[in-house]
Amino acid sequence: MDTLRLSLEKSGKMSFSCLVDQKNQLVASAFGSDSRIVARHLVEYSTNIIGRPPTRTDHWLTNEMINRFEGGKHQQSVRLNRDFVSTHQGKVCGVLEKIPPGRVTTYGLISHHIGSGPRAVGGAVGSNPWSIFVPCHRVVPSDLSIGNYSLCGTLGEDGSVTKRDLLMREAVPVDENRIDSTAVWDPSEED
DNA sequence: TCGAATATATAAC
DNA sequence: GTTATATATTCGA
Repeated sequence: MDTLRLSLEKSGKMSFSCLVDQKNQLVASAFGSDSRIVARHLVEYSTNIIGRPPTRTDHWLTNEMINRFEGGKHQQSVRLNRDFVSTHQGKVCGVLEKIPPGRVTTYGLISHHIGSGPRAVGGAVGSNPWSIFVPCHRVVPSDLSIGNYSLCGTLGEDGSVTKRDLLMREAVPVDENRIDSTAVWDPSEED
């Protein structure tokens, strides 16, 4: 595996970063309020999977990431490098990619669909490498509260706020931190 | 509200 | 290699 490339860019209060391979496939992405933490997170990820840190460049994927974060229309199609996720993680992410914008599903519904358990699904969703591009913010607990969202591997209140913002921005009906049940999408009832 | 049950992943022997 | 521990959970009592 060749050395990976890291692109880092700031937009508003957030910093966004993409880890890209030689074929312009997205290996991982991350974002957060502290650009230093964002970059370090992906440098460590690169070191973990291929044994060395990435080189710094600019890349259009980061602009696409910012565009999607802000709720814009998808401008470019993005190819993912799935070589570094487990089969379980791959299955879960495959479901996440099918959740329509403006809808949500739950850890339990996904687990039922793929024959797993809700807790295992939570683990897979939480370690989704492709932040923003694979919409893991559309997965919520079965009580339809907002639930958790990890920013660069750490959970917290700001993560949940970010998750709620992302959902509201794509017109998910949410009222007092509770999602309307009309927005729930069941992967097992997909056409 | 609380505790057991559940499927993976990772750390610890 | 095998066993313990930790999870972005869920459901029933």
